[in-house]
Amino acid sequence: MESKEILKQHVAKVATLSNDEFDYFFSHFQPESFKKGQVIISEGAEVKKEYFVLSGCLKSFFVNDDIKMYILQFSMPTWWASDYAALYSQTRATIAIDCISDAEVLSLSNENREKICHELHQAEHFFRWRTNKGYVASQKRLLSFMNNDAKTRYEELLAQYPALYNMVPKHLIASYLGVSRETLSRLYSSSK
Amino acid sequence: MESKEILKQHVAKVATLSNDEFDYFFSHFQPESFKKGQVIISEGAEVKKEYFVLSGCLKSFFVNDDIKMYILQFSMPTWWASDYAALYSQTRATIAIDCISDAEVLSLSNENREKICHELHQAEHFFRWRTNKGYVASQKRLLSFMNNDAKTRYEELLAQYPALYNMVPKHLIASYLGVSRETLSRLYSSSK
DNA sequence: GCGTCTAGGTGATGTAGATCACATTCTGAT
DNA sequence: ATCAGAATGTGATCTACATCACCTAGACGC
Repeated sequence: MESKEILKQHVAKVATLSNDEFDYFFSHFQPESFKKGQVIISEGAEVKKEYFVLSGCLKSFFVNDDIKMYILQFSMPTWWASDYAALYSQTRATIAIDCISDAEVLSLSNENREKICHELHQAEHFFRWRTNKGYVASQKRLLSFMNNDAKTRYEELLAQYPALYNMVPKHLIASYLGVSRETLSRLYSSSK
Repeated sequence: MESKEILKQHVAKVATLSNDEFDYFFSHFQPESFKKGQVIISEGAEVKKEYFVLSGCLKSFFVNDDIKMYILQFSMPTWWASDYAALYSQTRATIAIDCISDAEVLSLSNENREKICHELHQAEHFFRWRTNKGYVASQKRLLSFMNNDAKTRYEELLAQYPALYNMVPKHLIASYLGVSRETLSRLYSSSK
């Protein structure tokens, strides 16, 4: 399916746009391709865009002073990714994004998002919905972190994204779960 | 300051509404008062509204099968609270909300929110902004959970909300930090 | 006044998971 | 084909924090 059609179906789930309106909406996006390992947003950089994933897989992550990495999100097709804190408040990136595999995305600049949100009520509606979904997911993950041990979180993740297990190196899964790669290794040798 | 004025100033920070428009916006809210300890949303209940805090302090929390409580958010004046997962998808509450102190709030039903978002583009804009802010805060908290130990999180919390220390019982602060009350007690006997 | 209840402090002990150390693939570049 | 560097597994130790047990000080009713 063509990239325009993918985005169209994604948006149509919550917003009502005529074909002309969608064409206009779509004209604010820009297709971009990245190679496996390529960095899209690096820590400390200016953040100007957000990204809608068409194919491949991105990761959003934070690296602390001890060079330990924590993954906030794996972004699969039809997911969005950016450092939203930096993007909205025009500060430097604290969260980095790069490509786990080759990836096709549609990028949308901060100005263009605000422009189409201003011009099209339904665009604003769509982005409210999308952000709300992210908010709810983030809260759920926070709760899981507080409530569950590593093994439970691991099983939760596999139940939700069975594809990740084969697609993503194990040490990245560990970084997402917030455990060391050694602990993760012991977890699934014990559970299967 | 009158409740209407509090909300007006809060909304005006991001949305441009004429006086008439704001009056209309405001007419969808309902003032409510609660006593200390009173439950606003209980687990398993239907969630029909969200709440804008005018005075006092609410807590949003989750209780697991072992009766352990985890606090997601303390809601101070001009903050919003609800179980947004349940509110948006019309499912039963998994997150409960009650009052740490006597509280005055403005409640907004799910239907009324969607109604004014539909009728007033600027209302939609406001709620997009507010949800984005919550999303960013939630991500930040998630990162802090993954990256920092209990003591660091405790100091972070005090730095951000010095008022909480005297306003809120210590065991609730422990539930927010995700540590046992015993550990919290040892933390601040060691740090001050 | 007295009893009961909740908040809070503190010691002793148990445990999930981190860290360190080293071995074993696997992958990619030359 | 060869070599270097990633990715992974596994044992030994260490540590932050939970849990349990008990104690004290206020708060609130009767």
